[in-house]
Amino acid sequence: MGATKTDLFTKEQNEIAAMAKALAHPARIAILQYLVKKNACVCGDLVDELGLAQATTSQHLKELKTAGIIQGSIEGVSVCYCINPKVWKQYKELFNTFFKDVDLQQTCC
Amino acid sequence: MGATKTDLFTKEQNEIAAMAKALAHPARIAILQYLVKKNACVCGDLVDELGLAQATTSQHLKELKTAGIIQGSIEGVSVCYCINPKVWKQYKELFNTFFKDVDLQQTCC
DNA sequence: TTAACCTATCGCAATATTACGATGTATTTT
DNA sequence: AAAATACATCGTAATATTGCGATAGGTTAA
Repeated sequence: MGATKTDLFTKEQNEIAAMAKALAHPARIAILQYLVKKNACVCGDLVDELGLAQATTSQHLKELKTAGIIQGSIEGVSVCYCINPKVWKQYKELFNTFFKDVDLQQTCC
Repeated sequence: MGATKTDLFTKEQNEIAAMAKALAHPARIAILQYLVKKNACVCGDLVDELGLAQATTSQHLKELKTAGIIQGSIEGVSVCYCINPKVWKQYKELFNTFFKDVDLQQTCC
């Protein structure tokens, strides 16, 4: 046991959960917020920005890259990261759809 | 090691990450979608709906309840769950703010 | 070429999550 | 009161995540 039983759920449910998982760590939220704030490629200063060890930072960056929400490209001696606008939009839309309005007047039992 | 270093991040970053964590499992997405679809209190049929063991289902429900996004109330011999509209709205707004538009024209390095 | 620099990956330890059977608890039915 | 019902909690095993030191890999500067 211990592994998520993905086969029990729909593709969409697994997809939303996977997106949420990519966001489920404050370091990754911090990275994304930083990239959005800069609205440009950020080369190198992410390790200083976060306060985590270089190896740990790299691992979080890898997860975000695997999720597709950021992209990195080698620029000389360092690597530059930026938001992948297309995937960002997908996240935005999927969460928007998920959080569509529920009847706020509903009375619970 | 192994524990998230929450002290390195802002309250908001930890909050968003915690919300995302609550959504980071397909079973919990399935539960929420089901409650939204019914738009009412759901008593009992969640275990059958999910296909997971009763103990596992109960555990996921507890996580959602701890996160505040659902509420449960005892109704006779069973427990009824429904979306907490207020918290749902908070989630919606927080994610909306987080996913505010980025300049889709940005050119990456 | 060598040294310096930056990032990725490996290996490991600590902690967290997922899953389920067994059992506990509370309410209703008989 | 006893049995039935429904959910929660406990205990445990399997797996995943988090974090970091050490090291490997690739690029630039000397």
